[in-house]
Amino acid sequence: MRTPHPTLTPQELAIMKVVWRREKSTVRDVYEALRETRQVAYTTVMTMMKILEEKGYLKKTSVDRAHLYKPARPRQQVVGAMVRDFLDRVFDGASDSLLLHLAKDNKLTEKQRRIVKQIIEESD
Amino acid sequence: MRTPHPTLTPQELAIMKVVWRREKSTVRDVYEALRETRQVAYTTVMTMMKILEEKGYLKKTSVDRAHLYKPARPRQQVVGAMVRDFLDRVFDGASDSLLLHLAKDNKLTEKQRRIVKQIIEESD
DNA sequence: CGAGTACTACTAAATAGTTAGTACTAAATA
DNA sequence: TATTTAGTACTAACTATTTAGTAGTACTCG
Repeated sequence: MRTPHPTLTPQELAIMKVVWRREKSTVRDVYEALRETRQVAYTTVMTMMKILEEKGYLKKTSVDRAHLYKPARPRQQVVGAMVRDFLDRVFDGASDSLLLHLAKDNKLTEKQRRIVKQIIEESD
Repeated sequence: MRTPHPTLTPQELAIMKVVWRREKSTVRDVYEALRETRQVAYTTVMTMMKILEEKGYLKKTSVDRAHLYKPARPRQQVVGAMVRDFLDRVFDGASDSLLLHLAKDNKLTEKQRRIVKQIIEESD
């Protein structure tokens, strides 16, 4: 049988990124933030946030009529788990290999790239 | 609507890893390699490899009665695209942030961790 | 040659992930 | 107070991903 995603799925992550940035968020807050990037229905965001609550990524409190959501886990921790998952799945846990790719990636500065290469050479 | 995975899905990756390692593979080769890790049906592997061929990740040639598959793209290129996708999706393209997580990850040696931290400090 | 074997093509279907509609409730407002 | 507004809960459904069965074909071996 198919195994569920061990960390955050793409759309779940998109929502969590908004919530982490804002600290506290209503569905409307997140809805409007997402709308700036892409077209999405209010109820879609609501459904996703409910799922995130069930999965333990969001905590819900009721304020006035609306639910107020807050992150249940810190960004660092969750993203850290995503990095580990990616590392294991793609590189069998070998950080060196990932570093090598980052070194080739032109999103690093020339200086960063040079030093990362150095790390890899030293680990042989 | 849900967007298809821009790179390789988890199970597609598992198969490609076998094919890249072996250079040339029949369905049976991959089937037996996967079997060492997990239970899977022969026809499942066949279906997945057909999909990978349609997506342009595998090239098929017929040898004797069986199909012989070879990678259509080098590992480095495909994995590189996966790294970029992950970087964009999780870190909005900020390599520094990913490096910071690798630095905290205890899969790096102490020495590697120290130097990665240095990179990050220098990029400020 | 006939039975078994190994393979493919086609088909089916379950699960995960994503998207959104509809009905209902409570508050604000005219 | 009647209507509009803003929110939720429940439900529906689609697409992607994964898994595998069945039927058919060609080859091999006794």
